[in-house]
Amino acid sequence: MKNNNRVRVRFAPSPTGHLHIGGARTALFNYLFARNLKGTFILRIEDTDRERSTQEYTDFILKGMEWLGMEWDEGPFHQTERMDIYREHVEKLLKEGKAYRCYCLPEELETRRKALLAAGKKPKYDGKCRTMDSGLGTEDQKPYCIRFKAPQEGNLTFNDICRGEITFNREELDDMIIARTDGSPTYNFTVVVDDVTMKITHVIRGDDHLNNTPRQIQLYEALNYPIPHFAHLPMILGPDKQKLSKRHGAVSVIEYKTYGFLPEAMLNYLARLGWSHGDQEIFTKEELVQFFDLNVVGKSPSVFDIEKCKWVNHQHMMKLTHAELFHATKPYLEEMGLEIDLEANGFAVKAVCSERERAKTLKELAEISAFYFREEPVWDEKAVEKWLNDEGKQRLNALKDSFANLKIWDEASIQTAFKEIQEKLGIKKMVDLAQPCRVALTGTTTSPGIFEVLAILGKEKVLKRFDRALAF
RNA sequence: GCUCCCUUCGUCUAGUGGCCUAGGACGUCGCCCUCUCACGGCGAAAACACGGAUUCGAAUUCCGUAGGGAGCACCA
Repeated sequence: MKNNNRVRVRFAPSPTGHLHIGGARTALFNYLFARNLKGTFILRIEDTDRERSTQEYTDFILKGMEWLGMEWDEGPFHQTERMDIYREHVEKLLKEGKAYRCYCLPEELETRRKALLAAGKKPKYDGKCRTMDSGLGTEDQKPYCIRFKAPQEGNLTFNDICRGEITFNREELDDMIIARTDGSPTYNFTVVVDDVTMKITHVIRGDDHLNNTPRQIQLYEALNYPIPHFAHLPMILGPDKQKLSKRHGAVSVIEYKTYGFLPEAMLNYLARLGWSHGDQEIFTKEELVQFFDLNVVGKSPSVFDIEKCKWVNHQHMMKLTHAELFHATKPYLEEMGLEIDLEANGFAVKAVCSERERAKTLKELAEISAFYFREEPVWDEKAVEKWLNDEGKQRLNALKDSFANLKIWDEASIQTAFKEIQEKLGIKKMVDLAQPCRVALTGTTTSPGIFEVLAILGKEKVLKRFDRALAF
């Protein structure tokens, strides 16, 4: 009974594509809203379009949801398994004279639509069969679909949580088809029936559905069901302010996993698109749940900015413990063909984490810390040319001799030995000794602090790499 | 074409009639730190789409204009 006034929301994707950025954000706002108010979050797969819906896409969507950690409380329900419920409701409307059979052929409809459009009018159904249908009892052999008899009088106003009051003239709404010739129900009808039977209290969805809302409200009215609250979320656009699509790069949310984004970071970034909480930029999932408020959601569309998304990701990476960060990065190292020996974990954790300020994604982190794990570094030609010349090698040799005799191998001792050599060779700027060493160890001119790299790598590997570099 | 919606720095946003010489963040640029690259610190450039009206006072209210988006399917 306590649950009676608890909110119930749903995310209802159609499995005709991957879970994309926009869909994920819609799901997230539903999820946050439900968790914030201790309500119920339902997952519903809208697969009435059998032509385009596939099991594969359903699986992708489920995987995306799981990766982002948006666990649902009920479902996933499939509309294809609920056909009887829709049929019952169509019958009910038919019986009550609120729907009728339409014998117009698709081709006729199309030509009439075009004529209307050409005349500068809104291409709505002209209502030809509205009064023709004899109702029940006509055993007509001609194929027909079923249309909803949309009331044409007066205005229809609803209060959108994000947009405020929105008014439509009922005249604008035509008699939409609720069941196709083959008897299958159409979208606007199934959503209403589903939302009603699943006792959805708040319909939170993309604002591409804003125009569908009045027609759906008319259905609620005809069915004599309570009307839920609506919240229409602004869209997410590409950098060119056009709808996000493949040419903007990754659209499917799961792709961001392969790029090395943390799910919490994605959640964080997505939540900040159209929503804010003061000046705070970085949120844990718990904070998002705690602070989320639908009333704060903006009205205008937002552009997906991959640079900021990366920055948010970096912030979340920095919040992880060293062990957590290592385990998150390990799969990306393995993807590069690098076997990380568990025995060497102490070394590996330090190695990976030594680069954490330098990487915005786990993948980047794997790439720049890979040199620790390779037998031989990948040589950067320019770096080798510049720093492993005769002079550089001479310095390297001196370092090598000194390091070979070092008893204690830690950052402090290494640094002392290093400074001694620098002084002995009369090298004024440390960079002139550090860079040959760095290139010899990493193959490149950029890395964590040289003493840190030296210490992490260990004496044996260091000397081996020096030899290799000296052989150039 | 018709209907509905939207409009603050390049981008995400704060702002609900005086606290706004419009705040924060990403990005950009400069300086500092410095063994490289980062991180970090400091600083800079950068916006109320336009025009009216209401008001002592408007980013904030109202009306137009312009621009953008969505819908108008036997797709969802």
